[in-house]
Amino acid sequence: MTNLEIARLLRKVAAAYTVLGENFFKIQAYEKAADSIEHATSEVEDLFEVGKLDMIPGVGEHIKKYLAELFKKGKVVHFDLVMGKLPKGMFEILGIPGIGPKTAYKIAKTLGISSISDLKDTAVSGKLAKVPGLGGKTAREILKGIEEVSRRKGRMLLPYAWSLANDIVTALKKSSDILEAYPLGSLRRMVATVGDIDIAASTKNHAGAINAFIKLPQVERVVDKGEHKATVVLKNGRQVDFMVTSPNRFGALLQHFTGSKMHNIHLRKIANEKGLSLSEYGISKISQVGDQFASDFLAKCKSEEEFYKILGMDYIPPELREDTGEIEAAIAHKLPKVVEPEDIKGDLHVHSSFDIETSHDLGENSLSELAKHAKELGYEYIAIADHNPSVSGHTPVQIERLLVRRLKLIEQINSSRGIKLLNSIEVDILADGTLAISDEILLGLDLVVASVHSSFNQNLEIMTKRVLRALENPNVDILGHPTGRLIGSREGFEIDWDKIFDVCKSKHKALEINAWPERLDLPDTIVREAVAKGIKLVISTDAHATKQMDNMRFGVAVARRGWAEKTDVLNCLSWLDFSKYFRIQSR
DNA sequence: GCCGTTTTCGGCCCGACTGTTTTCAGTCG
Repeated sequence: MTNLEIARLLRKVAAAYTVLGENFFKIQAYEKAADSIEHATSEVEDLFEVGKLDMIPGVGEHIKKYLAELFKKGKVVHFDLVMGKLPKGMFEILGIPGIGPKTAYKIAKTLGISSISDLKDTAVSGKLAKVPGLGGKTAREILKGIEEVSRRKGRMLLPYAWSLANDIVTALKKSSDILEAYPLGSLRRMVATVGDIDIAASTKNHAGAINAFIKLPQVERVVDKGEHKATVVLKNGRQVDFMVTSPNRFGALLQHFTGSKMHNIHLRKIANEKGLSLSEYGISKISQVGDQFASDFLAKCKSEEEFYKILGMDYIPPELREDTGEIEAAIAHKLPKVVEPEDIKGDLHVHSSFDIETSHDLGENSLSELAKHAKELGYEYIAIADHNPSVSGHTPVQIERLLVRRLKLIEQINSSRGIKLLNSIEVDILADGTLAISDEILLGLDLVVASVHSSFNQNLEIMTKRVLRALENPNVDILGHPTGRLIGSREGFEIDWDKIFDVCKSKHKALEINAWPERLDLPDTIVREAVAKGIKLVISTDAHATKQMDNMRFGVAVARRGWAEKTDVLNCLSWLDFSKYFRIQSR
C-alpha cells in the first residue's frame, strides 16, 4: 500500500469522525498523521516491516496498531466500523476541491450518490443546488472542482517544477516592480516531488507586480486576479499561484507559505508559549487584560532570519523545515551547516558517448565535450562512469582492450584541458552479488561505481547479501543509486540499511546520492540516517548528456534535506584531497 | 489520538475566503 493510499484512508476516517462529531483534536491527530505519511520519503509499509513506524511523527500507539492491522490483514476493523456508519458515497467525493467532510455527507445523504460521475450529473441537472445549505454558486464550484480533479496529473518531479518556477522567477525579476521573488511550499523545500507551484514576490507596487505576472509569455489564461494574489494557467496546463507583499513583511510571507505545515504548527506552539502569535503578516504579541485578549503587532519581518530570531532560534534553511528535529536544533544553535552547491568540486557519475560496446544507454557527448562542460561548472574532476560492456558478448580481453582505448583519450584530455577525467566505470552488481567485470580489470580503474540494474524483486535478505557482497569487493568505491527507485514507477528495493552502513563504514565505501530527476536516490530520509552514522556520501548526476550535469543542484538538495554537511560529501574535496582519499595515481 | 527539559494529564496553529445566512459554518492553505 502506498503512502498516498494510506494517507487517503486516514483522511477518510478523519472525515467520518468529523461528521460524527468526534473530538476535534482526535480528528486533527488523524489528519496530522495523514499529512505526515503522505510527505514521508520512505514507504511507510517498509518502515512497518523493519519496525520503524515510530519514525513517523504524529503516528502514536493507536494509529500504529491500526496500520499494523492494515498491512497484515489488508483492512482495519475499527476504521470499517466508523466509516460504515455513514453513506459510502461521501468518501468517494471527498477529494474534490470545495467538498469537505460535512458537505460530502450532506450531498451523499440527500441525493444518495455513489460516485463522482453521479455527483456531476446532479450538479448539471440542478439537483445539487437544491440541497439545503448549498446553492447555485456552490454547485458551479463543485463542477469546476470535478474538472480539476480529472485534469490533475499528480505531483511533478522536483527538477521539472523547479525549472518551470525558475523560468517564471527569472522573467519576473526583469520587471521594475518586482524586488525579490521565490518559489514557495514543497518546491522551496526541494522535496523530491512537488504538488503546486506557488511563487511569492516583494513589491512596492502591488498592482504593477500582479500585472507583470499575468502578462508573462508563459501564461495561457488568468484564472483569478486580486490585489494580493493571482492565479494563472500556463500554456503547458500547469496552474501557478502568485502572491505579493510589501518588502517589510516579505520574510513573514515567505516563511508562512514555505511550510512545511508540521514545521509551522510546531513554531506556532513555541510562539504561543512565549505569548506570541504567528501569521503570514508577521509576529504579534498576545496580551491578556482580565478575560480580554488583545494582540499587538510586534514585527512584520522583512526577512526570514528576523522571523526565526524573534522566536529565539537560528535561521533554518528551507530544506530542513519538516519538523524532524530542526526546530530543537535551531534553538540549541546546533543546526548542521548543510552542503552548498558551490561546495561541489566534481561529478563522479557521468556517461560518455565513447562506445565500449554497451548494448544500450550510451551518453550523448564525447569525453572532450564533457570535460569542457565540467570546467564551465567550475569542477576540478569528473569520473567517466560508462556502463560495462554486455558481459555475455565479450571476453575479458576484449573488455580490457576497449577500456585501454578509452583510457588513451582520457589521458590526452587530462594533459590538455586543465581538468581531471577519472577512468571509471559503472559496473552491474549481478543477482548473486558478483560484479559484471573481473577484478583484474576493475583494479586498473581510478574509481568504480557499482549499481544494481536487474533482479529488483529479490527479498530483503537476498538483496542485502547481494549488495554487501559487492561492497566487500576491494575494487568497489561507490554504491550507485542505492535503492534503485524510480519515482512514480518503481519502489526502491528492500534492503537492511544498518548492515549496508556497517560495511560502508568498515570498508570505506561511499553511498551515492544520484541526482537523476526520477531517482533522487538515496532518498533524503536515508541520507539523514547515513550522515548520523558517519557514512561518506558522493553526489553525482548520472548525466548522459552535458546538460544533465546541471542536475547537480537537485542532488545537493537531497543531501541538504538529509542534513549532510560539506565534510560528509567526498566530491566536496579538492582534487588533491580527493585523489589521496581514493588513492588515485596521478596520470 | 498525540505528545512531553515546565506536563504521562491536559493541552493541542492561524487567518482568509466564500456562500448562504441573517451571524456563521465549512473549506482551504
